Amino acid sequence: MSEKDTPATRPGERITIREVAQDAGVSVAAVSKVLRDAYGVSDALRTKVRASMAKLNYRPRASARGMRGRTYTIGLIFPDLRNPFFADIYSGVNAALERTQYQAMQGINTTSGAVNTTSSALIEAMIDRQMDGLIVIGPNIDMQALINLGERVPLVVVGHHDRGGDAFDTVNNDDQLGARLVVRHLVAKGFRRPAMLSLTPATSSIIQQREVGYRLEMMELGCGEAINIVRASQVVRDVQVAVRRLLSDANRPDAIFCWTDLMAFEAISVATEMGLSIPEDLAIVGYDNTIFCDLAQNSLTSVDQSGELLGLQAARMLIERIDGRTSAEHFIVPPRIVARGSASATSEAE
Amino acid sequence: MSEKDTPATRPGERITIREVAQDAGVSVAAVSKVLRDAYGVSDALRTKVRASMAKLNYRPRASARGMRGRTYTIGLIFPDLRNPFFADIYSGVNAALERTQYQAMQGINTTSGAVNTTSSALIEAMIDRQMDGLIVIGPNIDMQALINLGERVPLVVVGHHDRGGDAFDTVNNDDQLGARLVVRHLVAKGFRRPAMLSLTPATSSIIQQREVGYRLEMMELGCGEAINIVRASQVVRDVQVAVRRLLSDANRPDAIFCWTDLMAFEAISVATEMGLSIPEDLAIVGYDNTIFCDLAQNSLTSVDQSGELLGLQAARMLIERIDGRTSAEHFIVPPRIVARGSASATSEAE
DNA sequence: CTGAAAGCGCTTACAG
DNA sequence: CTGAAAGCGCTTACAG
Repeated sequence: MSEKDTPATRPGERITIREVAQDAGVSVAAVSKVLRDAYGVSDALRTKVRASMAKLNYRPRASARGMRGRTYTIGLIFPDLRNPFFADIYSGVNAALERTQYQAMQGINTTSGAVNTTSSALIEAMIDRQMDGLIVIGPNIDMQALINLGERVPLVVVGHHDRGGDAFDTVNNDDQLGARLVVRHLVAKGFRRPAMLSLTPATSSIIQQREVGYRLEMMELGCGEAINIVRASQVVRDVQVAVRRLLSDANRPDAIFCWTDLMAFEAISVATEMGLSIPEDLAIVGYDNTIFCDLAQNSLTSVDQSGELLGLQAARMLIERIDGRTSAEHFIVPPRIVARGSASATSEAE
Repeated sequence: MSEKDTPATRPGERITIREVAQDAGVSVAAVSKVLRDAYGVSDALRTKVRASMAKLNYRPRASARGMRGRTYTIGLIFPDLRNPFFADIYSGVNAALERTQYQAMQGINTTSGAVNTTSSALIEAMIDRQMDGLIVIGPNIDMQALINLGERVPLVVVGHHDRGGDAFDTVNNDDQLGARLVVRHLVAKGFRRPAMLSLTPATSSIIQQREVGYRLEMMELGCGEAINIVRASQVVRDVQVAVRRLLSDANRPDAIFCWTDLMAFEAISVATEMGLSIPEDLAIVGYDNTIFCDLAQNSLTSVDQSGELLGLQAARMLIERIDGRTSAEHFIVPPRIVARGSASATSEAE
């Protein structure tokens, strides 16, 4: 114990900017400028400093940089960790940060998935840690909380269509179009009475948009009287109850368009337990096109919303904001349906 | 641009320790002591300071604290983000940190899942950010790299049986017992020729232990001549190839014990595509008891290794190390088999 | 283009 | 028990 009362800092083990400056024979300020790629440094000086940094294996400490400038760290906030779709977003973010000094650190917002007005403990913790910017992934986000947050820190929101003035950027897939594609696909395959299993706190417009797309396309294809939207939370039991109720109806749908793949897998499970065959008795379509869709036991037709592209774009836009952009931008990716066995009466064609 | 050249810091918006001291009528040092729960503060002073902190809504900045002391941030390093088992570990870590000032930040080690000697970019980034300690989740970790890492920063490793002297703690489930339980269960259900689908870079002893458990139990139950271990990486295609090869053998196994649930789901998929019925033609058992095991289309018998408990324990041990413990400790959780339909000839009993 | 000095918000010895 | 001062490793105006 005695010699290790302050083990969090192990002194003397780390090269500082002062030592680099000494080695290169320049001032500390000069090294700092090279570090930040700031203007006003001669090539000769830059080369000397770079050489010393490499030779001494110098790595700047983010804490110290954060005291006056940036920490070069951005916070990534997921609503949960079980949906493999988020892994796609993550890898997109990382791809965008590849050649920069920025590093993403992530956390999961466990507080019932909601960013409420008091703001979540995780978000506060990230601000305490001087994150240069935040990427928050929806849905289920309180609008006013987002605006407040965006006024405190550069912010990009993924999966949230509502705009917050200039407070934050948004990155989305076109949810209305995605829903339309699903209905179009199902009807083309002969399923004329698809129900929609939507998400329960229908606060975010990402949910509304998908529901609108479903309704409009149903009507345009002459299936208006079969419109049927039920909602559930992402909690397993809620999904099971909702699906069971849908399928117990005397007038049951011939297809279910589910909010996410995860909900669709539950739907497959419930339907299977009820003795229904997929897709003969019931077609099922998911959203996100996660890796599990490919499994033969799922063979789930799904909508690909390019999670990687969403993440890539979100990170790029966030860095622009950190660099000074104050007006909002909004990016939309077109969705694409990926057909598999769960919604095709004929084969399990890819 | 002009007025926002330094948007990463929005000055004046945040209460500092100086303002708290002023409000409470005490010194900055006194506030710092209250903040850190350090000894040598009178109750009266502590109460006053606490009141001012609450009134001003004071939150200390981690960067500043990290300059001399701790950042109260620990890094959590996952090998990938697609396995829902890691969500269990994460929630255990969070549970342990609940009432502390610590916050976990996580990252995914994308560099081929290996912590090599040059150490991964993610780990270096976390050290640059002054993480007080690291929890690294295996397998596929180079031993020497871990020892080096443990000498630089408090370290706990999850899913890695090899001990590194006093350089780091380990937290594991009893993998040998877990494998034994699987074999015992399968044989009891009438499957006498189970193969094992193990992980390919069999460097870590977590892998060896599970293989040893499989071998020993097979021999002890008189199935020694049916011992058959194949290995694959976690990459989907590798798993498919390995399973297909196993099942194409004239003398094919009547059961497959898979390294993880994810690999087991792939095995179910391949077997299904080959026209085999589960469990009639082939039993399948996974490891981790992830939520997807419950789905009717998987109904996967699996080994529960209490991810939440592993995470809880890892976080507790890490904080002990941060607080000064220098000797290694090792924690082992007993595994437990959860029977479902994929390995029971009779029913899909839970 | 280059550097000396001040300062970011805390913690840490060290006096009192 | 309490506080004044130094210092952590950077960045930021400001001179030169």
